[in-house]
Amino acid sequence: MITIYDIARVTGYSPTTVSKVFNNYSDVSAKTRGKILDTAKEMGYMPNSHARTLMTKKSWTIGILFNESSGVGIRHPFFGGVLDSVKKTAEAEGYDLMFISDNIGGKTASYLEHCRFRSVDGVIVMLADRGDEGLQNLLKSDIPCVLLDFDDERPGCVSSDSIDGCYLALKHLHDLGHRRIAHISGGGDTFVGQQRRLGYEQGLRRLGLAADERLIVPGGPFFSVEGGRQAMLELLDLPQPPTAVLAAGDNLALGAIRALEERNLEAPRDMSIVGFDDIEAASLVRPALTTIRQDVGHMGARAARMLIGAIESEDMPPAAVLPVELIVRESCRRL
Amino acid sequence: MITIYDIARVTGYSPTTVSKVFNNYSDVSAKTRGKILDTAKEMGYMPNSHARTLMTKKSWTIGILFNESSGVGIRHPFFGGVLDSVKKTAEAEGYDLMFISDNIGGKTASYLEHCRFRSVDGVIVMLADRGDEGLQNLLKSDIPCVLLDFDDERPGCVSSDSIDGCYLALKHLHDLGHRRIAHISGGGDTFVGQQRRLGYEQGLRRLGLAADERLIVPGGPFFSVEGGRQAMLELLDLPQPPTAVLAAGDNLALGAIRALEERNLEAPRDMSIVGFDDIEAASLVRPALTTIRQDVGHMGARAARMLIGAIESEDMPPAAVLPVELIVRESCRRL
DNA sequence: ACGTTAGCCGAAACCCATTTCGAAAAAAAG
DNA sequence: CTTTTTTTCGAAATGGGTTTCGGCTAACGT
Repeated sequence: MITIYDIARVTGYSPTTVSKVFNNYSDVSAKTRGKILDTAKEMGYMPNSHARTLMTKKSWTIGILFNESSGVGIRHPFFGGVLDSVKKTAEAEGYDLMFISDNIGGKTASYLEHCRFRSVDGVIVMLADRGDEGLQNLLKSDIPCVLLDFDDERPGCVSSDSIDGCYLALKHLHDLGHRRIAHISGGGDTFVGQQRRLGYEQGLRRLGLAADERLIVPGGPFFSVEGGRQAMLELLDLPQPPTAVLAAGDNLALGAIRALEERNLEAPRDMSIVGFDDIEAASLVRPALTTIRQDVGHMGARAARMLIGAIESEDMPPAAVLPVELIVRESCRRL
Repeated sequence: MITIYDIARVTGYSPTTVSKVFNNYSDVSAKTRGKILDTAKEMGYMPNSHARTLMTKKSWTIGILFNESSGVGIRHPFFGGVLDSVKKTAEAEGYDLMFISDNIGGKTASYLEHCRFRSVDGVIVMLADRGDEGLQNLLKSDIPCVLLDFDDERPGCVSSDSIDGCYLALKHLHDLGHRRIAHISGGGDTFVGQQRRLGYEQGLRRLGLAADERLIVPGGPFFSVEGGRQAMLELLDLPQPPTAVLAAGDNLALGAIRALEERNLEAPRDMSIVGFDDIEAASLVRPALTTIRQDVGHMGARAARMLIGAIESEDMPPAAVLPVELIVRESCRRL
């Protein structure tokens, strides 16, 4: 490996001067600069990030944290999209991404310890288990953290506008003549689960529709197809079933459609369904799912920019709630 | 930040001794060990990975490389699954994951330079563009690299058994009475695209079926739904269309089904379809897709273990070709 | 001709750990 | 009670950079 000492030796200057060249110090003459730069390129010099970090306390590394306890993890298509845009945005600003886990060298460690060990400049929490003590300790630390779908007021949180999304969905159904609209809710302990349920309730009120407790059925903690199936079955067994369903996630909606098929019913003929997320499968399925699209690309980019802002200004920007969009496809019909 | 010097000061021992404790040197008495360990825990000591790496030349970091030029990237569900298992396996062995990009500090750099800059111990190339010169230079370097779906003979390559997968699919169709089976092929410059086409051709021969050049239609470079749709349309326009299609990817298969719908045809009634990959949507779609499942979890774990083996033994294990599995669902019928 | 000033450059300290090797102390051998 | 061996410890060098601060030279002003 070529070091600044090698370049110093070859050019006849001191390591100090070589270092200064790469750090754009002004007290180096143009001639010296040129000679050092030339030989550096010639010798294939590449700085050593570890040595640099050791000195500057800045690693140019952003930690990516998945609180895996929920068991969902990176697999969910939502995260692939977010991660992709986080990566692109961060890289453009000179930061690299590293996964933060709960162990170091194969031995259990806290997230905070891991962050300190690797001296990451900040962390993006993509999937947060609100009850996790390790996560809470990290948030209490001085390490800047941006969280996805964790809160809509706490500084450093980025979320999609679930409230508005639910309203858009309900409005759409209402416009189609539906008045009895059920909700298959997501995991009650997740922020989006809570938020979408809240959005459903507020949306009903705003549209002047009566609320009916029995029309809210939990679809299990994991936003899974199977959970949606079960919930739809319950709804169909109601004395007075709904004519439409707003599911808290596309997988739940897909499960609901599955349940309909089992009962020899069909969407949208017998039941209108709206999902949430717009995962890839939503447009592939028949009937194609009408759903609320989260802009994952925007979300990742925003999270990355927020974090970098916090890292470089020592001040965490306020929470961002991103707009969502109604994607009308085939799973709803006019009554 | 607490350093070994702080602990040395407090305990009265030298930094050397403190370091030795954490590195399990035998020349430290049990008493000393205990005292140092205690105060370390008390003070919340956490080693600094950068200082350590600087000295030992080992970063305990594995680079993850997506050759994004193809435009697919992390978004594809396949990678989410692989990445997940790579992460779990690597972490269990004490390695962390960092993404390798083609820039450093916001300025363009080669993959190799990035790897040296961060001194990663090895790299897993998840999506390789065979023509990329930067990638080739990385492979020529002394940094251990494991590649997914890149080759099936080169040491350090992990791939699913496309040949066998195609045979399984063809055999299934053959068993159902199909004799005229088409192939919608994937990007010709990708390894899996080539391999699956080869598997199709060999499979036909093995089953004693006649090959017909016109039955092989390229589905475009990106394994996309739209590409599959176009290809199916072409097949339908053939004077003598096939009765079944083996698509080189599930998305292609899904696109093919879409094309059938447009012509008021239906799978499996009018055309049997087999996909490849078993992405999430495959089981969600109607008709649910009969497909060849790649074990992404196994693939990631294998890749990680192979790389770590190479890192720690200086010797790259031979290529691994992983078995695949036929998943029979609803998209094929008996003729 | 002399004091100022600005422009360039480098010595040395520092960041935090690892590792070698020698020395001191303690234990074992004689 | 020496001598030898074993334990236990630490000084110092090392890794590759950054940053402060002081020194030297050349140009400038008068």
